[in-house]
Amino acid sequence: MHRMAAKSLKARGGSGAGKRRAGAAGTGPGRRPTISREDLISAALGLVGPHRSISTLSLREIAREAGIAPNSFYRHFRDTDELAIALIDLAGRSLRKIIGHARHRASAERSVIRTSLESFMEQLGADEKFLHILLREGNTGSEAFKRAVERELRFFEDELCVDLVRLARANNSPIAEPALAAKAITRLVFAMGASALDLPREHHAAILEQTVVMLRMIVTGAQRMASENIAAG
Amino acid sequence: MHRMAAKSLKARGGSGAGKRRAGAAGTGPGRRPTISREDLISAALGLVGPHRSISTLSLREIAREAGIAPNSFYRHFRDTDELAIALIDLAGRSLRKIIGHARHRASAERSVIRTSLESFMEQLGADEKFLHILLREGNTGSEAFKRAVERELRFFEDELCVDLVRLARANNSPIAEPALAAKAITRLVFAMGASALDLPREHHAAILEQTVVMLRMIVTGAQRMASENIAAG
DNA sequence: GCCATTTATATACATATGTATAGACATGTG
DNA sequence: CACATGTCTATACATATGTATATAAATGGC
Repeated sequence: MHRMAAKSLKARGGSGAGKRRAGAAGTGPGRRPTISREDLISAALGLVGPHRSISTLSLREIAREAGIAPNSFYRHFRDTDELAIALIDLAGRSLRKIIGHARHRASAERSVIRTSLESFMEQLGADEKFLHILLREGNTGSEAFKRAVERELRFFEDELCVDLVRLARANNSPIAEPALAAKAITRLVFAMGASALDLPREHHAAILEQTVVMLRMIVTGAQRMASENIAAG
Repeated sequence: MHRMAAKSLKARGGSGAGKRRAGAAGTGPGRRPTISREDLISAALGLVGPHRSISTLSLREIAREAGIAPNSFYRHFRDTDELAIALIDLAGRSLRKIIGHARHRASAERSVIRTSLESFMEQLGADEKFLHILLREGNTGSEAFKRAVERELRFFEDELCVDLVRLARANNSPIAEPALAAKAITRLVFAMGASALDLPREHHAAILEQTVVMLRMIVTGAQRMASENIAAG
């Protein structure tokens, strides 16, 4: 992906790419595909790690890892950036599902937040590649890639904002600026998660507790600010 | 820097590198260096940007940018990772100086934090490359590189913690867990700064205000939690 | 000027990259 | 079976990379 960012800024129109996509599998004459987009994404996932950012993967090494000739790559993705963006989408979807389950399991006052955070940390410790990439690769890469990451963060902020508003109402304890509080929480959790990635597993529980305290500060502060606003208004 | 991370993990001992360093300039026979470490760092700075992470720069393109033959690079740095680490050190030092000045200029209650944040945002808007790199490149790269970035973050946390404790005492308004509050603030400011990088300059004032509100939540919450602890204790 | 030293360059090597073109292979349909 | 189609591979090309070796160039001391 060298110079890939500069390339991806030259818009070429997506029409040709759509037509050449390997999408007619199973519905007519022609060889069946032996490899899918998902196989290529898995190959890329097998290559990224703490010291290999997705933006440093070359098309040829992904193809090699997937067991295909380099030129076959183009039948599935326009370039490696497109694969990276597809991967971020998948990662966000996966994490959203996990956090969604955690939200359903929560029942007590602050437990939505705590159980979400616990699920998050579990995934972190489970060596869940999707989550690792989301946490690590948010700030570099092509414009489109960064937008994809930002979009995932926004999903979490929006969901958390809804939760905060609902909790405030349920407890008759309003909070100031729920959208900002949600944004602060989300960004902080992602930052703490990214730091935790480089620490041994034994430290994860401590990071979780630290993060819980931080989140409590934000929520408590937002509640206090709301009651000050009411008193002042 | 392809595979540079894997290379940097194979410790080779720094002794040889120290001996071969271009350090005897001006004190004996021998050609004078025509280029310095700082020139190479400046060349690298000229190449990084929103879509070119430092970890993607090759030795040859840095040398080209600096106007030297590739092999001369080795007289100044062992490899590109060593340059990257030196750059992070420089960036941290530069930012620490700027924030230090802001701290000296502050006089009122919360103004240490606000003026520091304003200085931070000014630097952001001034296209200060050092700051951009610190914000963007914290989570990928070699172990040594990530440690260098983490070290810079720690410096800011420690300074802010001192400020928070001092403010709490001056106002007779204790705060709970000042170290955690400082960590939350630092991580959040860096995350918000990184997001701001990809937005037009007109949005920076809005991001600053959002960040101020978030920081107020944390401080207010920490104060509330401290008074609750006192009440419970 | 000669010499030792230090720095920089040129050249070479092996290997890696993305992409284009031509051909091979696998599949379903008539 | 022949054919059209869709997918994959092999080969080629131009260019890029990091690093090794030999040589050139610049400098100060004698």
